[in-house]
Amino acid sequence: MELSATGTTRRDRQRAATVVEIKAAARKLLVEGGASALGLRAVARELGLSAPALYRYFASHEDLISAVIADLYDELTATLVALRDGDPDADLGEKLFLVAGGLRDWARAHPAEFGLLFGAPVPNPLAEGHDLTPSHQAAMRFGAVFKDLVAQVWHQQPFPAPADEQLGPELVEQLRQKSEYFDGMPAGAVYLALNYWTRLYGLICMEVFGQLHWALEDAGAYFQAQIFEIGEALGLDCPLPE
Amino acid sequence: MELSATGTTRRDRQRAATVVEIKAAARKLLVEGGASALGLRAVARELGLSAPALYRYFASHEDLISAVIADLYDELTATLVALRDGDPDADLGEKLFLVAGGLRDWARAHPAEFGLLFGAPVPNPLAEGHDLTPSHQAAMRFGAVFKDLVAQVWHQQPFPAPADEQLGPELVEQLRQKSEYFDGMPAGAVYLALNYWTRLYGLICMEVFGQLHWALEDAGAYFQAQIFEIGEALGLDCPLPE
DNA sequence: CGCTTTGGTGAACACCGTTAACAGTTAACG
DNA sequence: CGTTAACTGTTAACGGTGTTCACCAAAGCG
Repeated sequence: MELSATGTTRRDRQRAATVVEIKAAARKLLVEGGASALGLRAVARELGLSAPALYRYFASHEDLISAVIADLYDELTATLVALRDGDPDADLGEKLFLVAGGLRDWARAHPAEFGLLFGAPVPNPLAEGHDLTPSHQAAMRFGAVFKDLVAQVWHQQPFPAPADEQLGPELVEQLRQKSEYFDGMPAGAVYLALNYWTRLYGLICMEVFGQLHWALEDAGAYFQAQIFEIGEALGLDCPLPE
Repeated sequence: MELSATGTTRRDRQRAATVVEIKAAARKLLVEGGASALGLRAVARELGLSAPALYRYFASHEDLISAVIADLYDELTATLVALRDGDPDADLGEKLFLVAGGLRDWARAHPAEFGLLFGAPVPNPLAEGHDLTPSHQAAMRFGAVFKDLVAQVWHQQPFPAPADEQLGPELVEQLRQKSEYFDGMPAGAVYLALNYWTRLYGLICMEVFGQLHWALEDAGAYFQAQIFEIGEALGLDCPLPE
């Protein structure tokens, strides 16, 4: 088994190229026709292949979609990281606002992709090897962008967090288990970090899924106000709108 | 064309009964096998009919699902109304907590149904006759349960709402358009009502869709803390946990 | 009674995900 | 080098889906 300088044979490289071709075609169909257009046969048709040929690269239709999801997570993560590191003069608070707004912008620009990532229920989150799934790991890398930023904000200038007595022992117990993951933040601070994420998620989901149209035709101003409100809870100074 | 005492012919009554049967079968399949089990042929098989027979009652598979969604909204609304009116001694704040918790309980007990109602993007919310859709009207009746409660809380004891200057003119303009729907509440109060709903929605969606498992294995305590926090913003006195 | 409407059927179409059997190309190995 | 195995693609087929069509029996109604 002779290996080239890159450690891969020629076939391996061609195979990898085909894999990215397949995922690109799937991505194109997803953008153009929504999640329902992501058929296995449609993907094959897109690149002039027969449907069974795709089974040489993905074990099933679900596996293909899962791979696309992982790629989308990584792409979204890269977008947010670029936003976070784009302005070297921005302080942590500004970075947090940039990233939150960037997530909303991405979701609005790619509603089908966003729905694929966050809209559908996670299949079986308590299966055995679920943590090893590529899409799950990509999701964790994505979430870490927010987690890291909030943790940095905390370690730079601890924000006033609710006391353990206000949260109740049961909740404090669960939050404390995540203290290590949150770089040693106490329960109250982890609570606020979770609060940041759940509210951000809820806002964007409602807007992208059209669940807010009855109340607001343009949710942008409401989103800004909410993000500022959440930021204040993290001790960030938020400019008043206008 | 002779009409019976009820204003319907015998055929009409039998037809209506069949419609109910169809939706009941669809509901059963939904509960047992999730949203993907809601096949048109599967429903027909469930009641010993041929697939084309269903087209005498629903114009398409999508129409059938839409009818099921409307029924689910009504069922959920009835559950919440029963909770709201169940305890005659409960004040408005307690009713609000009961209804919020009832929504979470229903979502956890019927995850497939909840996903059908709130998980998938609303198809085309800006189509012409979309507001006349039965499922949309049922969704509005559902939302009105929360809207009415918050409005009653406001009119009984106005809670401290953010001033217009804090929200910005653009947002205030949009909120004021909904003032009439919210029984004359000012922009700041409508903002808090929206805040209540978006946070409640986000919390339950994340929990039911398994998007919170990485942080909390049992989101109950976190939900309670959040609901109390939101209730405080509405001037309700919330008992500390434990 | 005759006629129309209604509710059902089976056949068929086009699509889907998936598997099996097969053929051509390419890499690996004695 | 030749042989052999692995890889990559094909077509055919199975069972499934939503949907349409032509047809038929029964119910309702003048």
